[in-house]
Amino acid sequence: MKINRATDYGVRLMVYLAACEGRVVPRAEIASAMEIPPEFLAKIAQHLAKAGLLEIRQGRAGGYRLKRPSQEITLLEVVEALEGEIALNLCVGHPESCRFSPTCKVHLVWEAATEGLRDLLGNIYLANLIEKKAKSDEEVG
Amino acid sequence: MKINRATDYGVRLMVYLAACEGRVVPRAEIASAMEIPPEFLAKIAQHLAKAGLLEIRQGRAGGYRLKRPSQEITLLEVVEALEGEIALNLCVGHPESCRFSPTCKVHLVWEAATEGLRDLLGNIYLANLIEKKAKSDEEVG
DNA sequence: AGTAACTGGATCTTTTTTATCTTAAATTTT
DNA sequence: AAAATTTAAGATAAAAAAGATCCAGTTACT
Ligand code: SF4
Ligand code: SF4
Repeated sequence: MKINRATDYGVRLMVYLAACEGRVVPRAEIASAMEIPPEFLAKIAQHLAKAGLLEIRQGRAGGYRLKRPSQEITLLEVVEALEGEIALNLCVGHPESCRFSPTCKVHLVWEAATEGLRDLLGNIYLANLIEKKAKSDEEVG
Repeated sequence: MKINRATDYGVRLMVYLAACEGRVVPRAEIASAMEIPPEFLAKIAQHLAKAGLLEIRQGRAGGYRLKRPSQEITLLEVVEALEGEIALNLCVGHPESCRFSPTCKVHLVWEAATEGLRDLLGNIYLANLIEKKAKSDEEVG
């Protein structure tokens, strides 16, 4: 009933990149700042890259960067890239996995709950999740 | 991000009992009707009994029975009896587990999502989940 | 007493999660 | 071109959780 550690790490990564505004950020920096085991972070980034959410630059000044603007990437996309499509029970999205599903009222509840959750996450964008720095920086200037 | 098999089994058990209207139902009957491994069902029932959701009758005509009316037991209670309090991420309910939680906006999202889910499940009662039989299909013909 | 039914703890297997290691490839700098 | 730096990709491994089963013991009906 919980997301994986990898998923949380992935979200941290994406939010961090969103805050970096298109800069190519080396893995070691992210790993250290977000407290993610570096090798594990590599795996997670690879998944997210395959899902088209971030871009990997290899070589000497390599690192990671968002592939799309942070205003256009939802939390749902990030989570589902790492967990697969969200489903709160086996039978959600796979009614054939349980022979009771055609008449099971609980099935409908799990489907509704899943949809509710996906809706919520689908309406939150990385841009909404960046920790704004102290106002003095931008507004008072 | 999914409930356990044990939790689904537990819900099946509770809904089945709700449909049995206070009768003491032997484990074997439930196991067979709901397709649950009997020994595993025993363990699940023991948990639910400790949580005060059902009553176990030992001895010769033993079995299980709801402890409270099905109109008063929510799905949330059943699920949380088996999974512990629902939390979609580690940091939900345990902000101290992550040093970012005080400023992390994602944290707030997971808390909101968790609350939404608990709300939904908390408003569904076992009585709502019983498959109503057609008028006289108990006796075929 | 005899039998049917569940308990409670231990055990066991499988799967999933989390993490790391290793060899290779890519890119920049020299 | 060579060297230095950084990630790729697949294999591996350790740890934890899930799923299931076993068995000696207890309870209650007849
Ligand atoms: S909720 Fe109903 S349909 Fe889904 S797995 Fe459980 S019993 Fe089957
Ligand atoms: S959501 Fe934020 S607070 Fe919660 S674990 Fe992830 S980083 Fe930490």
